[in-house]
Amino acid sequence: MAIQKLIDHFKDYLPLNKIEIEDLSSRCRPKKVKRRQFLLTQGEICRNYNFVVQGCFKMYKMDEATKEHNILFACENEWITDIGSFHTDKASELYIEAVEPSSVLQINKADLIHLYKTHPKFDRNFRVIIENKFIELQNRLLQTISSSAEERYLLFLEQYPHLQNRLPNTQIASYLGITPEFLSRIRSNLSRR
Amino acid sequence: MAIQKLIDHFKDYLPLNKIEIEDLSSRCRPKKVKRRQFLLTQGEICRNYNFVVQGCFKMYKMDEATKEHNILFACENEWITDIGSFHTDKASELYIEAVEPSSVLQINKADLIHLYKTHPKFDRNFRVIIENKFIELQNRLLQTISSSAEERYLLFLEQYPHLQNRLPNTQIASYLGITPEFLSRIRSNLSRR
DNA sequence: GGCCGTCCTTAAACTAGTTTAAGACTATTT
DNA sequence: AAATAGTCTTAAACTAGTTTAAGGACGGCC
Repeated sequence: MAIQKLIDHFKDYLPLNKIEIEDLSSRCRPKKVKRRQFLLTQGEICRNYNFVVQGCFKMYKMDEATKEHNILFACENEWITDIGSFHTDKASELYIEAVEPSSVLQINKADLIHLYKTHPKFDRNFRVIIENKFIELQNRLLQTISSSAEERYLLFLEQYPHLQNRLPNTQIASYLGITPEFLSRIRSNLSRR
Repeated sequence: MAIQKLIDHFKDYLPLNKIEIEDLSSRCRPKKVKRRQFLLTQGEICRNYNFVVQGCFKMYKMDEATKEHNILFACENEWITDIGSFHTDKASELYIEAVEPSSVLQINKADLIHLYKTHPKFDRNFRVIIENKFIELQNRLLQTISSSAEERYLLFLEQYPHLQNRLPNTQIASYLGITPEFLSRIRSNLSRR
């Protein structure tokens, strides 16, 4: 069952007791998502926290309706949502799109707030989850600011070895903030040495 | 008193009751920080959350011991800390340095954990504080990835009008991820139009 | 008052990364 | 099985941003 993956996920934090599990289960809605289908599009308000049970998603911003700028990828056992839009109820600038056939568990704001209020453990667990997301994002910003494209590519390979073969180079280039053509040059330079 | 600023700060979240205020007060250590003095240097473990009572700090990474890359600035009523290092107990890659004579309230990990355990409200409040920091950081990453240096400079002016006159251009350039010389060119191009 | 360090600007030479274009190769759809 | 759409690579022309260098301006300190 999908929900079991989520319950196991919380074992990495403060594990849930029976009451919490029941309450959580009743508030999570499973959803199948086809390749190229969206969980969020620009202009919408992000209504859900999405826990990836299977598959892989990208979250990105569109530039003048031409270029995608990937902010992050999320695979199995990761959360993906536009935290900004979710918490402020403002229209999102972002897209969340499945890059593989996927399935997620969705929880909306009212239900999440109910969980926070009823079981303080969720406050704690989501605080830690967001802390970890924050750390990830800060590292990404540091790399973006202070490394060359080639260095960033090598760091990407180190940090996400499982994504290297799962994603087309166009998507990796978009994550690195360069063109696919330049990524191609980097790759050929590296293999030549 | 410095602590009053922090108590007022929490009024933007779930306001604290008397017991919480007392417990918090007894665990916050006030500290004066001179211009150019550090709250954190690369290689250290970040032991404190710092609440800025007065002044202004920059958090940055050093590149080959030459270039500073500013990640963020924090002024009055903001928190500044290397969340990654603080929570993982790993050596930080970052520096936190006062750009003006400043004063902060410091709270260490043991005390923060005590507050989390004793008063669930702190779990909630710090979750929301970190969510907001996360949103800020994500916006910064989006801008860095998808905008030109000139666009980023204009956005910086919009978002931090109070910092424009408080910081030398070298620091702003470092935040934008460009050289001071190029910032100078951008400024002269803008004023020419 | 004079000196030193930091800061700001301008400009010329350079480099990292983009754009455009074209050909080959690989999946997906019909 | 053919058609179509997406992907990867290479290369030449280009542009955004860096480097190096030099001169002038401001503020703090002895």
